Amino acid sequence: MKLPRSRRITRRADFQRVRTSGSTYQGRFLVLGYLSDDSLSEPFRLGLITTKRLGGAVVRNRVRRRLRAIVQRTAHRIRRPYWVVLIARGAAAEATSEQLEKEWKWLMHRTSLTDPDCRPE
RNA sequence: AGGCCGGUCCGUGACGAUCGCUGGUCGCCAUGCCGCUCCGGCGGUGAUGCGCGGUCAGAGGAAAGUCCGAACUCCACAAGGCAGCGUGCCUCGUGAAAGCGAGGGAGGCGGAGGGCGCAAGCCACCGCCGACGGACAGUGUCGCAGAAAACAAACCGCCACCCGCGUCAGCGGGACCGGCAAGGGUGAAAAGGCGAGGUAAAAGCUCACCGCCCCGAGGGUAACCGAGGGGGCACGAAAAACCCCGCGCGGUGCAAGACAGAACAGGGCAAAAUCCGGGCCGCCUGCCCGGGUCCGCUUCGGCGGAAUAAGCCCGGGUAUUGGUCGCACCCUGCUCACAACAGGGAGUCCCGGCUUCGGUCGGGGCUAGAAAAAUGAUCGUCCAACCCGCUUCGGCGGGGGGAACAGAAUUCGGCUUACGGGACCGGCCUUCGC
Repeated sequence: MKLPRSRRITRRADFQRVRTSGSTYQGRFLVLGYLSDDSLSEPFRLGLITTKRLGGAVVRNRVRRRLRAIVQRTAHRIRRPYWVVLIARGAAAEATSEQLEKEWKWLMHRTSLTDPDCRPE
């Protein structure tokens, strides 16, 4: 699934709305914030947050690129229009792509972003 | 051969597959606009795009720190000064400037223990170091140790003094008043050194030599050197504490700056009492201009003025922390077209040649442009570091897994700092062979 800029969250106000009105779920490497919105024309919109706590620009770029690629591969499972914000925690800087993908699938399952019968492997 | 140090250069290895991101460009599609129309559409335009497809480009030597210098931007601007900041031996080269390079001067540290000398010290040699104007313009500072650390200073001492003993030399005790900076000890540093005279003991108190200070023939483009003469010596360190002196500097930084669109709601205090038209701004809730109105003057064309407020307070709205530009080389050929590719030009950097030092010629490299911030993710193969085994010491086989510092943010030139590995050059050390 493609992830052009238009499918990402870029406006400050959108981030704030997900934070104040949406729900969050914490994992080891990631924090998932999500907000259902049936008025969305897209299946979902994604925002990635990589704070300076992760490390320098190189580390943050790497984490962000990995997460984007993971979401690209798996996002077709999202069943309803959602605003999705992924915040990378400090441990994510050291995590492998495999670990991140596993956690992302687990988070999608726990928060019912995906269909209930689509279980993480 | 190995190790260490210094310098220069290269710098997330190469190839492929699948899936993606940002931008340019081309084609198609959709929307918009314009024209025609037999009202079905057709043609043009190429403005718009979460659209589809092709094609091309897409992180570094430091992109970093944001420390200098410039381009560019807006603001300010008679001239000078103050404050502030920067800078600091001399000459030459290079450069727009910062800076960089070469040579020289003075100074400091170390080595060897060479020459002269009784010694102090001086001379010569080799290697290294650097923010290198001024410490008699002024204010302040100098830990610990030590008696005393900058208008020097009596702890142990020395001498003199008083008492006793002794023929004398001297010895013991007292006193803590006087003289002394020679010796000891402390310290990074104890207020010139050394020898002699001198003295109660001493002291540049006096003298020679050395050092230091002043003047200085002469030499050198200059920093500076310095024959010779004079002075009994005054002047500790640090200017990277402040400071003083010379020289330089207007401020602002791409969130600069320019433009467009969109949106809303006013109220209060105070004050005053009219509308219309047009334009402008980025912040708006306004402003400006013109007309009409009123007043005065008039040479009857006009001219001048006044008011419709200014101001303050409380709110509200808009601009996506961001739209477009700034801002991301140009032209020609090939091609349906865009590219790749080829040729030419521009800018810039590097290398080399020539030079009348102004330049010029040849070759090579580079020309990314995001905005919650693209330049990637996954997999495979091969090849390095490293590990294991074998070895005829040349290598061979197996394992192994991309590793340091680090991510463009207007651009360019420097500086500084960080860094795994490789290549080359130079120096030193060790071992082996000849």
